[in-house]
Amino acid sequence: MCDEKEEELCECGGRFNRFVEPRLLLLLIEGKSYGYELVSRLNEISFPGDPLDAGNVYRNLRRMEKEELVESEWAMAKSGPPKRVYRITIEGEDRLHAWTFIFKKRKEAMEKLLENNN
Amino acid sequence: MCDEKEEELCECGGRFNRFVEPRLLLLLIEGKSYGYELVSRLNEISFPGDPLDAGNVYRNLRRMEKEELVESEWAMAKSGPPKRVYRITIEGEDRLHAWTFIFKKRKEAMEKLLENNN
DNA sequence: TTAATCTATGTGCATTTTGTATATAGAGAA
DNA sequence: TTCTCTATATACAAAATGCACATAGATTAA
Repeated sequence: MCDEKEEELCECGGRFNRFVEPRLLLLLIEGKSYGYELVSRLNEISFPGDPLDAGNVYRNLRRMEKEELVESEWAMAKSGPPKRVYRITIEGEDRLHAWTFIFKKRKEAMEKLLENNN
Repeated sequence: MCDEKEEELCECGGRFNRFVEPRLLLLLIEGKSYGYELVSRLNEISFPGDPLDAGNVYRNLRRMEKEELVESEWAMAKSGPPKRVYRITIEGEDRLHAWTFIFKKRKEAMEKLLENNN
């Protein structure tokens, strides 16, 4: 008994981790990567108790490729199964800029209001 | 002819307006309000070509009340139909703080990376 | 050499969330 | 009486997500 694992849940009610797109773009602007690695990197910068689903990431990457935000090609590794390696496109960088702008505006609006209400 | 209305579309691919919750909390921390008014205020601070759906707002408000982020009561107006007036709860304020923290972290991470990649 | 594990990508299915349209209804204006 | 504005809400389809599972190459352990 007692597999008491202090579940630290994300305080935003699990309504943040769906933001897969900007977080993937954020990682991919650093350089090429592939699904499996992106999942673990995303979960590193995620919140405990609210991990990202791998399938969700894979599906988002395929969607983003359809929308031409990223491009992919297969890379045969020396060890292990082949990886589908993604890189961000110009359109993807533009999208990330749009996200940044939006996040910034929203954050400022929040801070401004919270200043007067705390 | 020529009802040429320059459709300025949201550049984040319409993937931002789903953030109904923090935006509603943001408005409600200013004071009580009701669905119909919140819709128009949200659309004022929204992006052209990417308006918020009224039904979505109403449904989010009902969900948020279930989660005890807001409370509501009917207000019979002198004119027009009755309004369901919402106010934010302590839990709602906590949730908004969580959102602010998260937005801030994400924005900073984005800015940091974009600094080095522009 | 077989089983188990790790890496890696992906799908199936049920649930949740969203978009679009529509229903309902009071009140005021034409 | 009809039209519009205010106001809330649902029906139904489409999209996104969560969870489980399938597939498969490569490595490690028994």
